[in-house]
Amino acid sequence: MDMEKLVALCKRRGFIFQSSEIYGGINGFWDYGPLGVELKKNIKDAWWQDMVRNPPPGPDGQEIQMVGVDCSIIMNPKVWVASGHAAGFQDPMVACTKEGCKKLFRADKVWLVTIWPRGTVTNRAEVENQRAKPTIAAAARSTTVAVQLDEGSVIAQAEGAVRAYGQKNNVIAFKNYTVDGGSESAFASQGIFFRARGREHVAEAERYDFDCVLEPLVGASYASGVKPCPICHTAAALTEPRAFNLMFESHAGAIQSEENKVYLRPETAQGIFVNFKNVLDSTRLKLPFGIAQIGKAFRNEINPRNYTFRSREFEQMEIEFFCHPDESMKWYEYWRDVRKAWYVKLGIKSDKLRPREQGREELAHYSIGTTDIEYLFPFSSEPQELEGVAHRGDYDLTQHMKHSGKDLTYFEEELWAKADKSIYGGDKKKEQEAKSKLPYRYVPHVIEPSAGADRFTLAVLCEAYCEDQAPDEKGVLQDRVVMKFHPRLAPIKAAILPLVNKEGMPEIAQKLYRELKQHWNVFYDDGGAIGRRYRRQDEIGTPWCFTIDGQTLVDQTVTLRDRDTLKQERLPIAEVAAEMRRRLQT
RNA sequence: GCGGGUGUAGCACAGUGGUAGUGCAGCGGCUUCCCAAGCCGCCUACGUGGGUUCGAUUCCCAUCACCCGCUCCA
Repeated sequence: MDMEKLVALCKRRGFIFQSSEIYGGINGFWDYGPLGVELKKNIKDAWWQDMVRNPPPGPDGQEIQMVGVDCSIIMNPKVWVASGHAAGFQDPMVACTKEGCKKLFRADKVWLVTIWPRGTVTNRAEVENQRAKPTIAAAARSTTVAVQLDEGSVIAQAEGAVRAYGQKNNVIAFKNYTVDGGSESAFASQGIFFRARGREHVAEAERYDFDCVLEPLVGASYASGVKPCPICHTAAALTEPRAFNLMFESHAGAIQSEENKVYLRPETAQGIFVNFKNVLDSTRLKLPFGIAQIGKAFRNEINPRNYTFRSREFEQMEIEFFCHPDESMKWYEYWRDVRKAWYVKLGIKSDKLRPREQGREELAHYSIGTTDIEYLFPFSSEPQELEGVAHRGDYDLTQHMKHSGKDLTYFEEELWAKADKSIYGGDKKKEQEAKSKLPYRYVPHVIEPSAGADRFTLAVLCEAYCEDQAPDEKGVLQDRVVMKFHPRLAPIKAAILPLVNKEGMPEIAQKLYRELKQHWNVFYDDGGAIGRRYRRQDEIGTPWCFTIDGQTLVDQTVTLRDRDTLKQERLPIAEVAAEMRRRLQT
C-alpha cells in the first residue's frame, strides 16, 4: 500500500489535515477532520466500552473491576520529578563534528574504552594518576576508542571494542579478560578497570596484555583531546553533551518565572498514580482493579516523522491495573493477551500485528517485563509500536510515596479479618507489625497497557485502505478505492440514498434518515448518479447503503448494498434499524 | 539536530523573466430505476518572506512544511 495515496485520501475526504495548514503548517501536529474525528471517537469509545465498562473475564473467569478518571494535563511539577521524567527527559546528546559523519548519539549510551600497554596502570587509582600526570611512554601507547552501547552487556561491548582495537593494530586473537572492581552493575554507572589478553603482531612476537578502562562518556575525566566518534572513530570529534528536554514547558500564572514553570504531561499514567488513593477511598474498590484514562499527552520529539505516527501532541488510552505482587505476572499475561485480541477483533490482520516481548536490555529501568504490540505500517520495514503492555512493579507508587510523603500502600481488610490472630498471643505490637507487611499490607504492583489512540487510528486507516475493481454501468471493471473499516469503527455507518430525486423517493429516504440518525452517524445523499454515490461511500468506508427505489413505493422494501461484496438484498424499510443493529453486533 | 529531495487549484500534472492551463474532484442545473455515464454552467493555485529586475510563479537568499536517510522515541 502506498502511504502517499492514503495521505491524499485522508486530506481529500476530511480524515486528517495538517495543523495550521493555511499558515504553512507546524511540524509534528495534526488535525482530524469531520470523518477523522468520527473514526477516532469510535476507536476511543470502543476501547472504553471494551476495557472499562465491559472488560473480558479475568484469568480465573472472574469479573474485572475497572473505573476511569480524566486528569488535568498540567500537574504539580513535583509529579515529574517523582516519575523520573524531569531528569529522564533530559537526554543529553552528543554529535560528531566530522564532516561526512555528523552522527548524533545519546551521551549516556556512549562509553569510552581506554587501552593501555601492560603494566602502565594496574588499577583505577593509577588510571587517575596517569590522567593527571601522564608519562610520555604511556600516553604515546595508550588509545581511547568509543563504543555505543545499545544492547547486550556492557562488558561484551567493551570486549568487542578491545577486539576491534586489536584487529586495527594487528593484534591477533583477543583471548579473555579479567574484571577488577566488582559486578557489572557496580561499574555500570562509574566504569571499570579490567585486563584483556592478546597477542601483538610485532617483529618480536611478544605476548601482550592490555590494561583497560571502560567508562561512560558523561563524567569521564578526560582531556578534551579524546572523545572519539563511535562510528567514524575520528579523535576528538564529539561535541559537549547538549540537553534535549522532551517535555513541553509552560508557566502557570501570567509571570514567566522559574517558580511557576509547569510541564504538559508526557504521559497520562502519572495522573492515575497520583489519584490511586483517591480512587481507592471514593469507590469501595478492592484490589485487583484498574484505572483507565484517555487523554492528550505531549512530547517534544526531536524529529516528528511518518505522518501522524510520531506527533508531538497525541492521545493515549492508558490503564494502570493494580494488583497483589504475587499475582502480577498472571495479570501481566492477561492484559497482554486481552490487548492483542482487541486489535484483532477490530480488524487488524494478525500477520501485520506483532506482539514482541522486550529483551531484558531494552526494558526501562523500572519494568519487570514489557510486551510491545507492534504494527507493520506501510512506511516502515520494521513493525512500529502501537501499545506497550508493561509490568511496572511497584516503581511508580513507591516513587510517589517517597516524593509526596503520603502512604499509598494497600491493606487487605478481608484477609486480616479472617486471619487467625491467636498466633500473636494478644501482643498488640506483634499484631501491628504483622498488619504492616505482606500479605496484609503492601505497595500494589502495576500492569500498564498503554495504547496510542492516534497510532491505532493510523493503523486502522492503513489496514482499511484497499484498491480493488468494481464493474461500471456497462459491466466493465473499474478501479475502486475502498476503506474497509470494521463497521464499529466506520465514521459513517450507512448512507440513505433515493435512487432518483423524484416520485416521492427523497421523502421516504429522508424519513428513514431521520430515524436512523437517532442511533448512528448516517448520511443522506441525493446528488448525482447512484454509482457515483456508492463509490463515494466506498472511499470513506461506509459499510452499508440503503437505496429507496421504485419498488419501495410498491412494497416498502429497500435495497441494502454491501461495501465489501457489492451485493444487494431487499429488506422491509421497517426492519432497517434492526438489521443495522444486528450487523453491528456481530 | 545533520545530509539529500520536493513545494503551481481539493487531488494528479503542464508551463513561462511580461502574473497561468489540462484531467479528475467539488458546486448549480438538465437527464438518469442500481455501481465514478452524458450535456450546460461555475468555483479554486504559483508555500511564506526578502533580494535582483521596469517587471519574479520563473533567477538568488532565507524561512516554513512535507518526503528519504542518519538520529531520537524515557
